[in-house]
Amino acid sequence: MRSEYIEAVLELAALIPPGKVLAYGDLAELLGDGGPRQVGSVMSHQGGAVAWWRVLRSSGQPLQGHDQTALTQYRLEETPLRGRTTGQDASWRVDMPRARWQPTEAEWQLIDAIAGKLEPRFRMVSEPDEITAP
DNA sequence: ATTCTGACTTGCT
DNA sequence: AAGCAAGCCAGAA
Repeated sequence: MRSEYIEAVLELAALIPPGKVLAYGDLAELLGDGGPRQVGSVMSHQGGAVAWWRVLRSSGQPLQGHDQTALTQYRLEETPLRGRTTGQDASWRVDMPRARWQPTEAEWQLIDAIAGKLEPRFRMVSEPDEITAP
């Protein structure tokens, strides 16, 4: 994984305001590079550097194994949730429609700046597509 | 080159 | 609500 990509993902994740979240796929889309799995990969290895609970599955389901920690954060940040967050039969998820971060005009510029650093990625202009053998 | 494995998504039962 | 198959993109073996 390119280090620039990792940095871009982390920088973008850092822009998500408290109480708001983005899906892995959202980040990939904003960056205009990579897919949900790439973002997920970065988060799994470098997620500790940012508010990882603000990046989750598009379904709003909390990260398996970290749901308690995440819930604590969501409560602190007053992130919109759905379902039961208490009791033994607790079953909840983030209310994506309401919690999804919708960048303002100004924030878009910051996002573009980050995404822009990714654009100048060079590609091999490989010519030898085929070597028609005799 | 080929196969396996993920902090993923979407669509269909 | 839950499970499943495909499609997806990269890295590792």
